Amino acid sequence: MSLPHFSESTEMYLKAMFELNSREVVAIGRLAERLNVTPVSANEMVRRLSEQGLVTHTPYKGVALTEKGLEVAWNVMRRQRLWEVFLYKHLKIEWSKIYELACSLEHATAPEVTEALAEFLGDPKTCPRGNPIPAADGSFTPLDGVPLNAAAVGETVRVLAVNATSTEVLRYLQERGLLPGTVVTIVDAAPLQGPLALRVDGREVALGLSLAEFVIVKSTSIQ
Amino acid sequence: MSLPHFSESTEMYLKAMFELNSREVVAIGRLAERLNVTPVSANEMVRRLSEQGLVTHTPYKGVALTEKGLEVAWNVMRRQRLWEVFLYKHLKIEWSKIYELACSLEHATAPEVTEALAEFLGDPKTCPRGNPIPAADGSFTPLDGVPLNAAAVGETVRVLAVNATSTEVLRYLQERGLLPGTVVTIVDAAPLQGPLALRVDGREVALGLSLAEFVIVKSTSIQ
DNA sequence: TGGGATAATAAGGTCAGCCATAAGATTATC
DNA sequence: GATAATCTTATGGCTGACCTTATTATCCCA
Repeated sequence: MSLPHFSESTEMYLKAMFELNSREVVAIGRLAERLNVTPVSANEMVRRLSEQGLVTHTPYKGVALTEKGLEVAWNVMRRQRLWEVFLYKHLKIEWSKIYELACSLEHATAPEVTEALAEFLGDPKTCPRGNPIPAADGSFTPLDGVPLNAAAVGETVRVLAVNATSTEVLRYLQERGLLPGTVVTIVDAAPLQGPLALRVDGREVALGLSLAEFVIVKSTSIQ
Repeated sequence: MSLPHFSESTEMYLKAMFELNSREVVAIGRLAERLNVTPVSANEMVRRLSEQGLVTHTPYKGVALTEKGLEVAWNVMRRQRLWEVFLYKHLKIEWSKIYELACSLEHATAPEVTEALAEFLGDPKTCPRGNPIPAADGSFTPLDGVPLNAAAVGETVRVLAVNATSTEVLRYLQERGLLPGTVVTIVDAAPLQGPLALRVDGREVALGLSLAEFVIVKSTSIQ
């Protein structure tokens, strides 16, 4: 362990890259979008990150995490998701807000606190949004699921995780019952990139494709 | 409530001012020392703070918190000390380290989290270093004690709180048993600002005056 | 093969929070 | 009342992380 200290900004870039495309190349434009900065700023920052050996940048192709960068990203995510568990389970904070609140805490958390927190929480394996929590030894098992918009019409699936980060989006999905564990049937998909028609807990729900992307699901064996 | 958001630096200055001299004028030199910045930098920052109405600065006299500044300082201390309780009681982190670790967390804590944390902890009234935790309504009862170096030779006192902030100093005091609740007898005071000779838990302890300043004590009624 | 979208680079600017150095102003002390 | 210590102000500089505007390079697709 004993990674050097990285700035909040550095941690956010690395985490965003991981969340966007764990091990593959990410277009700088996507990264900039995610982080709410201009592409020019993201470009500058990527240069700084690659000088530190945290990412590799192939011009006109995109940027990817190095081993070192991946380790930092995992570490940040571990902190973030452990805090999410604490905020949700122990502080009873509203589900849609925990990502944002945990995000602030993650950058202020020393390794010592991270590990003590993990122990206090009983070494949880997933966060309340359903995402796996990287282990202390760096091991990390990605989810075995697909975005809801990639599932077939007629299929009945179970929500594994919700990958959204903005409180607004999380609240919207929560209001429609799209929480980890929920069983969802894809009733119909409107043409021309129109919304999906879903049955969630016996309720009819329409969901835009870009929102459906955030919902990671797995086919249920039965039906 | 609903204070606007202040920078980490702003919060640190206000907290330092409170810790140095709650409601009275603080020399900018002392402030600079405490915050490990040059007096020139502290001067600049004080100008910024007074422009925001958080402090009043009387040139060549010192700087004092306004009502608004005091409110922010209380708020920061509330967050800090609540985290101290959590780190110590629930995460079992070493006593001497909690101040420093809680200090990072305090600036990343939303009001919502602060209040949920307070409830989770059962609304504690003091932090593990013995200092009172400001209440959510802004009320704050200062300690009724004096620094150990101000107590009389021969007196037997009880440690109310330890006001030190550096991990190093806290560890030093901890090793000598000077924790909140401990009963201490002042055996002797060496001349020429020499160390105090103390009896702590039946043990002879020598303590320099500048360290003794951090230890807030109250006379025990008996003896 | 030519465009349109996307990406990179360059130049210059902002802002917070620090730094150093140096020159005055004030206060406290002998 | 002189002097030392402290404080204030001025000037200029730095860094990280952002911004805008503008130009150039590359990719991909029709």
